[in-house]
Amino acid sequence: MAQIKDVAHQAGVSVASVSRVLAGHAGVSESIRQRVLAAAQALDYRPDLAARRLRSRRTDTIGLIVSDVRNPFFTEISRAVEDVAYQNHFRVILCNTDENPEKEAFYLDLMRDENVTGVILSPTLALLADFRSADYPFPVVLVDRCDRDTAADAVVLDNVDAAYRLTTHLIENGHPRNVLFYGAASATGCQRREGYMAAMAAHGLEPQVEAVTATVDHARSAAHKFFCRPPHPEALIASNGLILLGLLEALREVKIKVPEQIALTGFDDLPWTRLVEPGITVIAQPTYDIGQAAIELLLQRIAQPAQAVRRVVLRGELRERDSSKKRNARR
Amino acid sequence: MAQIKDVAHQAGVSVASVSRVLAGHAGVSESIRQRVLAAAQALDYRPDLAARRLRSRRTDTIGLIVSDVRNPFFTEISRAVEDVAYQNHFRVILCNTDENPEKEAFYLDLMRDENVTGVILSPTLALLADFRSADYPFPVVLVDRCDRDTAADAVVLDNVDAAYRLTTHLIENGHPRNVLFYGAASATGCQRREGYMAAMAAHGLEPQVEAVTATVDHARSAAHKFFCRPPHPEALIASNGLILLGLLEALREVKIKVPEQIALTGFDDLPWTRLVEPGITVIAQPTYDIGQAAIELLLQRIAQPAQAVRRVVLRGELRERDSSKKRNARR
DNA sequence: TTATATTTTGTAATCGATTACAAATATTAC
DNA sequence: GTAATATTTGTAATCGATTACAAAATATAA
Repeated sequence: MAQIKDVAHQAGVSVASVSRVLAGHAGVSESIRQRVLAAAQALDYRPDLAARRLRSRRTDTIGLIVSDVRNPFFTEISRAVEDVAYQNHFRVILCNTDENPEKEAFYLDLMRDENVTGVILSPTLALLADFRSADYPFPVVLVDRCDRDTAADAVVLDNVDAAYRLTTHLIENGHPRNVLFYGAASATGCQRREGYMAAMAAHGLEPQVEAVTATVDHARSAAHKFFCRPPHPEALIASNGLILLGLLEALREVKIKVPEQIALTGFDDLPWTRLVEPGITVIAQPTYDIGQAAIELLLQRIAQPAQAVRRVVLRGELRERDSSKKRNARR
Repeated sequence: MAQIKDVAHQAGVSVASVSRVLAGHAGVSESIRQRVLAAAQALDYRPDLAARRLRSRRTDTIGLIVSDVRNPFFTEISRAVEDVAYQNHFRVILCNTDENPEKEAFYLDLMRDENVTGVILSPTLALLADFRSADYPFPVVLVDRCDRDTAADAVVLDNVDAAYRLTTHLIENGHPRNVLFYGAASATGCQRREGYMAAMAAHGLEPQVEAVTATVDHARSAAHKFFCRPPHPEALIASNGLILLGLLEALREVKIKVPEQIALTGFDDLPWTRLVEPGITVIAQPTYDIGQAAIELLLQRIAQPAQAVRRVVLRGELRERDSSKKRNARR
């Protein structure tokens, strides 16, 4: 494996010149430039990244910490982050916390050890509580989850607004008695709950919420239990795609028909929501855009460490399908 | 940030002793051991990974190169790889090739630059052609794709067998005139084609195959065109989950009813395949297991660089659903 | 007790780049 | 043509660990 001194020797210059040429620094003559480039090419020289990182104290690596990359929302985020990262010559280290604050802390420590250039984080509720990016030795951009007063860069959906619109849609379509199943362990779930409450209040309706763990299995069993004690509501709202799937499975188990007996809606426009019969009305999140905005914000922050804290808020899109079809007021 | 000499000073020992204690090497007295541990704790010492990697020439990093992490098959693989990797104190660098040999080559070069300890790779057809792990400066384990004579560790599904069984299932359920839509750009697709051909031949039937690019959109438009020129076959087989989804969408567009007018089957037991009406008959792949087996094989290879090349072959499971319901022979 | 083998500990070289600083060279001003 | 300045180049220090080797301490054998 050729190293810098071999290139220097081959080109008949000093190692400093080689380094300068390869780093693209100014102030090096064209003749040396050419000789170095030729030599590097000839020897198939590749700089040793460990050595470079030790001396330069930069790793050009960014950490991506999410709850589970298998959640389609985060799958898409990951892809967006990697696309933009690699375009900018950064590596990505991917970590799954499973909403476990200990794993989260472990990975944040790991990020420090790796001396990453920055981190994109979807924090647990516990960590978000008094999160300040200033507490970390690297820039952090929050993604998907963020409180109103969090002192950190963030890219999020306007959850309150989206839940408000989804709930209003149900009410206006003749489903005033509806129930929200929300993931209580994430800030996102709580904000969607907030929007739901606001919409219900605005229409003078009694809200009803069920806190669940945001997994398909838990949502299904919780909903199953829920349906064992009538009366049944007129509509359901799921605060994310996993819960939505769990609800649908539970409805099938107890043979409650959508939309005849109950309307079903939720967040995340996953492929299956438009394939099932009836199609499910959802709030579509611009997931790739969210990931892209997050990494771009992080790169900006890296370039401008002192710039003011920024928040990017994206709007969800209501996709009306048959699962929330209009219905005449009952009774 | 405390460094090793600070710990050494605090503990009143040499840096060598600190390094030895922290690396867990034998031949260090219990008294020094304790003092070092206490000092490291007190100073919250974390070794600098760049320095360690430069000197030790080990990175404890593994590369995962797949076509697209958004393909649910690879999503699950990624998660399995990361789980096992982190349990063994390895980092994971994730790369998406989009089936593009140039991106693939770029990332393999990157892996060399990063001096990774090993790589898990789902190769493009082009790369697989004469792939030999001996050509790379790091151990490589292939995943999902591998030819019969490839000289490399690999973890794959028994594709020929699975396609054979799926095809036979269709034939035995009264669907002799069936068509395979397969991803021609991957070894997996080609092997599934092979199993399909074998099953058709075994029953003296005329095979019919359509090569497509393995994306939802392309499969949909290819199928759409296909259905514009009758006669229509009795059944369809998709060589993976993306193509399967594309076929279903096309069938809906041209309003061909499943299973009344046509049977639909394929690979990959994705959530939606059992949610749609009718449920889709599929070959379920043990995806998490495949990923887990791959990383475990890689770790073995790292520990035993000279061991014989191994291949792990897993069996797919046929999940019969209503989309391939039994039908009396026509005519 | 002394000589030898063994274990423990410390000193200093090393990994392979980047970069501060000094030296050499070229340019400009007078 | 000389002095002052700007530019280019090279030498050597540096990043922070690991580890080869030497030295010191301890254990074992005679």
